[in-house]
Amino acid sequence: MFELDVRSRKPIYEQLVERLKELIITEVLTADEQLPSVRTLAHQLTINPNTIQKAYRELESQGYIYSIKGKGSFISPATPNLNSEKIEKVKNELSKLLSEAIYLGITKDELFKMIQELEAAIGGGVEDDQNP
Amino acid sequence: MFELDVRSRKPIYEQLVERLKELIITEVLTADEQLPSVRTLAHQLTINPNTIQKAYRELESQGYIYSIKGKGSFISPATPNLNSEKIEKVKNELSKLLSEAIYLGITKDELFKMIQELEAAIGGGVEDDQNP
Amino acid sequence: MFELDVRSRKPIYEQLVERLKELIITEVLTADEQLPSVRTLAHQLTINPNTIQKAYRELESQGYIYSIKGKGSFISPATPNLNSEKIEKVKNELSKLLSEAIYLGITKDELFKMIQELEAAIGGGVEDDQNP
Amino acid sequence: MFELDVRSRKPIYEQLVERLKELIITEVLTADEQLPSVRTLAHQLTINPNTIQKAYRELESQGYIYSIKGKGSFISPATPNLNSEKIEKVKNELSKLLSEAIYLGITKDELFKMIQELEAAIGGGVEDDQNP
DNA sequence: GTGGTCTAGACCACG
DNA sequence: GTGGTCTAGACCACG
Repeated sequence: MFELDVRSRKPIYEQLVERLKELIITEVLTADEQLPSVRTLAHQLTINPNTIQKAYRELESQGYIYSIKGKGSFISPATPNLNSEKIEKVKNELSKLLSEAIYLGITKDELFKMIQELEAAIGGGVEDDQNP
Repeated sequence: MFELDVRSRKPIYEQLVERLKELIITEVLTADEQLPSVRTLAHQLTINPNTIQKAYRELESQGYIYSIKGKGSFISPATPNLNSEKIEKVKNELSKLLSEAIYLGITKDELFKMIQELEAAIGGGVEDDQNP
Repeated sequence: MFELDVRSRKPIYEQLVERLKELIITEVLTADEQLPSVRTLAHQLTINPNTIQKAYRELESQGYIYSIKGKGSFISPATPNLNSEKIEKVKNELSKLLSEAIYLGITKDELFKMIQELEAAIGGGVEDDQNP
Repeated sequence: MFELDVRSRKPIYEQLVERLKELIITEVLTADEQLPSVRTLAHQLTINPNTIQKAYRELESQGYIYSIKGKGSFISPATPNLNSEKIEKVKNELSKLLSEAIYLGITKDELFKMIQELEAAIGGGVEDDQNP
């Protein structure tokens, strides 16, 4: 479930954050579901608990999970509360990456198809249309 | 031309790489054009020459520029080698970022529009169509 | 009456303390009124009795309620003992928070208005004036 | 300059965050001024560097300082960029604390005076009036 | 020299 | 049992 590459340039905690975001976005993990405890996951991945905690804290500050002292860590309900700052940041990153993709010869059609498929897989957090 | 943000969390050499990619993608810098020398640019930006060199090396390994010993660094012609490995990597990153965008409520239509606009601005390195 | 947020970072006993203080300050709960017993409230809120007890103990030490062994817990009369130590502590906290508010751009006028409204809502535990 | 109470219930890193905020708000530390390095401050206060780093990171995420890898940590310029979420949070805390103050018998006049003095000391981040 | 990541491990607060 | 704080100390990336 969590494939970590300890040799990667990418810090372990960032890899964890990415992977967990992915599982949340694709609704493999759903609202209020409990995550493995810091210690349990640390043991499973043979990683230091502090590193797990760092990942959980980052996810919490990004609004993807919430942690309760003495109880555990849980998936946050999907937030249609438009964090406009965060949206701007993602749009900005997208702009750069899409430009590079187009430059590398990935066609508009391929990109459109990619979006269609991703949206289908995710289920679309917010509907484009009123009548489903 | 190179606006670096010394306050940014992003390392300076990464900012340089990004900025140069942008100038190449938007064809402000064109094929076989010579880049300023490491020392010249370092002096202009009042930045350590090692930092410039690191950025140039990164751009070279990504196929955006090439260096000739004793002559200097130059912009590579577009879609240097249809590096399929690189394309896979960018698609992979795009997949993650697009998923997050959709999750945050950015609509399919907004994404389509974004792509249209970027393609128009870039002029499309490679045509969508078979007959050029 | 007691809306607890189990997802909050704030411990449940602290939420209880805050909420009870609020009810006392706004005179929803009045002097010498009896509070629900630890067990009753624990059952109502489906919370561990130890948590309720901890909240009651904290309120007692802050002078907001008093307990009689074998009888129960009761609301203390207003301005229990003009505890100057407590007043100093609150002033100290206020000083920090007001400074931050001003720094963040909240205007003096907004703050004045806030105080006016709060005082009106509370009814002013103690009069501004010397002659009651 | 930094008086820490290691026996306090308040974590050391939070005490540090508070103290540094105070120094920034009162403009003892000014924009782009460099903070002591993590190691230097750790040594001065005989505290573990990780604890200092935790405090610095918290201040960074709150927008009070910025850190550059390899360079150091610096005071952020005052941000009239209304972080509305943060403002709401501070207003909310203020509301509770002001209510308690009024309940404890601190008069409206005392509170007004407090605000006046604080604003004078700080210099008022944003002016109430157009003509200074 | 600077901040950032990570480990190993202790102790505390909450419930 | 859970997350949170803290120490001691190693090694890395940036410049």
